[in-house]
Amino acid sequence: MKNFDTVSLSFCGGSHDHGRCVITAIKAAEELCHSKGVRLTDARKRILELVWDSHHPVGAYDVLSKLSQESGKTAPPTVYRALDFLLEQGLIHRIESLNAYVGCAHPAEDHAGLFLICNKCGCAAEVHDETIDQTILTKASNLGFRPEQRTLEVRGICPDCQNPQ
Amino acid sequence: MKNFDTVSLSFCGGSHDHGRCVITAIKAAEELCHSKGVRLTDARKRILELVWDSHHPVGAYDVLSKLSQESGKTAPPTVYRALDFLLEQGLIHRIESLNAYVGCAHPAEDHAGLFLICNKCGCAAEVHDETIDQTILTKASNLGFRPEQRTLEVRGICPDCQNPQ
DNA sequence: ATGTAAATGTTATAACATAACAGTAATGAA
DNA sequence: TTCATTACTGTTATGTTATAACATTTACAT
Repeated sequence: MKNFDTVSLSFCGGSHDHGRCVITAIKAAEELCHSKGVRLTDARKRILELVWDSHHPVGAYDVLSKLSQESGKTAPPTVYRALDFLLEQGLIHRIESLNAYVGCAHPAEDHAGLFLICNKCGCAAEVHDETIDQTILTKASNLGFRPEQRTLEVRGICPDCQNPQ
Repeated sequence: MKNFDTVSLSFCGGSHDHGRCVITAIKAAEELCHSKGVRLTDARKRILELVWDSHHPVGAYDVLSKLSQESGKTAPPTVYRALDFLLEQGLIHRIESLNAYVGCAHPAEDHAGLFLICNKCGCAAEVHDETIDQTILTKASNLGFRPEQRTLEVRGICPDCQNPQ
C-alpha cells in the first residue's frame, strides 16, 4: 500500500511550504479532471484553491466571503455548486462534524479517509489505513449491511498542540 | 465483551416491540440519571421519548414540532438544551452526517459507537466493535494524535432494504 | 451558426443552531 | 422556614448552513 506518511506534515505546526502544497493539489486536480473528461472551470478551480488555503477545514460561507471580496457579490449556490462538484470528483472532503470542507491530499485514490481533527488549532489530517477500512467493512457485511459511504472523524489534540513551543 | 447482537433488531424491518424498546430506554435513563445525580426533568424525559420514537435519527426541528403539537408553542432552545443534556449523559447520539439525533441503546457503557445508516429507509443501527476502536486509537497515537471524540458513520443499504418483501 | 447540455447568476427561503436575558423551580445552608 | 444559590425553562431575536426554483450565459459538437 502506498505510504501516506506525508499526512503528518499536515498537522498545523509541521512547517511545510504550503504554497507548493496548493500548487501541487491544483495541478493534480487539473490532470484528474482532464482524464475524467469533466470541466474544472475557473470558478471551481478558484474555490478549490480557497479550500486548500490551509489545512484547516473551511466553511462554505468562509469560501463565500473570500470569493465575494475578490469577485464582488457572490451568492451561496455558486459556492455550494462548486463544492458539490469537487466532492463528487473526490477533490475535497466534507468534515461532517464541522460542516466544513478540506482539500483531499490524494484525490485519485481510495476515498474513505479517516480524519484526525485538532480541537485546539482546528487542523485536519487525512489518514488511510487498510486495517481500519477492512475491519469496518467486515463488521458491516457481517450484519448484512452494504456500505456506500463512510464518515470517520476523530477529534482530539494534534501533536503540535500537545507540545507547544 | 458484551454481546450487542441486539443491534441487528434495530434495522427498520426487524419487527420488534418498539413500545417496549422505548420503555426500557426511558427506565435505563432514569436509573442512570439518578445514579449520576443529574436531573431527568419532565421536558428532558419527554424529548428523550420523542427521539426514541423510532430507530430513525430525528432532527431537532422534528422533535420541536411534535413538542409544539402536544404542549403548545415551543422554541428551539427548549429542544436544543434538552438534546445537549441527553448528549452529555450519553443517552442519545448525534448523527453528524444527518444533523439528527438517535437514542443510545446502552447509555451506561463505552461511548464511541459505529453507526450503520440506511440510505433507503433512514434507519440507524449502533454497533460496537473493540477491534475497530483499537485500530483507530492505535493509528491515531502512532501519529502522535490524542483522540477525544469519534464520529464513525457508515451510510449504505440495510439488510431489510436489500431484500424487500 | 446553431442546437443542446452544462454551468452560472439571482432571488428567495428552508433547515439547523445559538446568544442573551428574564423568569421560575429545586436544593441546601442558616 | 426562609433565604440564597444554582439549575432549569421561557422568550425573543438572530446567526449559520444549505437548497429550491428559475433566468441567463457559456462551451461544445455537429
